[in-house]
Amino acid sequence: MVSVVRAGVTAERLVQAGVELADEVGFDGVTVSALARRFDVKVPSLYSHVRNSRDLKTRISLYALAELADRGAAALAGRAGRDALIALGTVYRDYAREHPGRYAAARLRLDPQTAASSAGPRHSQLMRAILLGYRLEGADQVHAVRLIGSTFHGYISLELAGGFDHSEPDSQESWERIMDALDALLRNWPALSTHTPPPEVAS
Amino acid sequence: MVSVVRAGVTAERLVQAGVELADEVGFDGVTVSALARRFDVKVPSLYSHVRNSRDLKTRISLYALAELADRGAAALAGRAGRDALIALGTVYRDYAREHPGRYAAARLRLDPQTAASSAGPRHSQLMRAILLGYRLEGADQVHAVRLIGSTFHGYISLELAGGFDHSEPDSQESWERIMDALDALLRNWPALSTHTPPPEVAS
DNA sequence: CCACCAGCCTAAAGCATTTAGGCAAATAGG
DNA sequence: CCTATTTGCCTAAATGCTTTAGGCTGGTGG
Repeated sequence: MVSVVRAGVTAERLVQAGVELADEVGFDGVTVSALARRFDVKVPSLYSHVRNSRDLKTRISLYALAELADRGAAALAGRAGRDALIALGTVYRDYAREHPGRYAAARLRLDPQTAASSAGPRHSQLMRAILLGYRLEGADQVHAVRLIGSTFHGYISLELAGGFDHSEPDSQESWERIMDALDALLRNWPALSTHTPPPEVAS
Repeated sequence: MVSVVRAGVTAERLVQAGVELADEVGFDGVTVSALARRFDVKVPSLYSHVRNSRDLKTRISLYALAELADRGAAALAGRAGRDALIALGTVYRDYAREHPGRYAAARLRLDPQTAASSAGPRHSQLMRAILLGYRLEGADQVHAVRLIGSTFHGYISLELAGGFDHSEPDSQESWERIMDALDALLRNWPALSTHTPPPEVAS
């Protein structure tokens, strides 16, 4: 007999459902109550599987971080330089557009403990691998990782917020030009600021 | 005689208090209830001054956007090229570090109507002014605005989230190098890509 | 067979939002 | 100056999410 009296909630299924819910209603809409409704179970029942709301969101975040790192690693296989840069950027961007809730989840601020054991470090690793292809190492590599991370995240964040919606040219074109620009920049990474003299005011 | 029976709440004072509260407890912590406590008034009383919670946050966002645009405009006065770029970026970054709640407020997604009449367009205007100094116009200018906006916002967002906290070199150094890099890039903005189309990223 | 435990439940408290309706102080008009 | 209206704040109450405490039950191991 199929048990009707047990709903079969587990932490894993909560996370899975939470991930899907996030993409439907936004990461902020992922609530213990909403998940209880989805499992047709009373709210307090979930507290035996998950410590609290924060814990739930953390798990969803870890899931998204890992999934995204997997996709990034897959996209980077066999690529280097410009191809690799564009591939990774496109993975992030496509993930954010396909799964906005998961992308938002991946950006949840984790406590240092959790962050260290998350897939976060794998993301940095992917970027560093790309930069080796540009012969960037040491401090320059760190700066470049931060630039790329900032630009990827910033662009995706603004695009997702609709910042580029009602203006020409369309966002796809800007994205491609920005990838070009980053590639050009990395191929010719400026040395320590020699403090170029202020540009002459041309007549 | 000082009236003891009227607390003297107005929409303006609510916004002002909300702005300060945002910097203290984060923009998400700005709640009608918290403001009522701050004014020592019952919660429903605020609903005669503000339509609802969303309305309150929108007003705070508009305040922050305008304040930030004012600072940007002031910083740009008399500057061009690299100096202007760094000045504007630093205004954003300093504002975010001084007033994290206001910065978060400024990033609230407004409906198109409100956005159009906000100080948002002034921000784009500032960036376009800088790019004229780099001889960037037309579509290239739009792409560059988006790049700069993305990089500024992305860097500040990651820095604020503590993403650069526990690693060398420190964030200030990266910021300076990234400003250098952006300046170099704008001085030598790449023409339309003649590269072979980017390889398809795994389906 | 039975005792335990895992999985779900009800009850209840805390806090935020929001609407409805009331009273009294401030103010404007005659 | 006095009244009538408006304004500012109030109580009451519904809704929704979080979280803790404690109880019932059915499947499982001894």
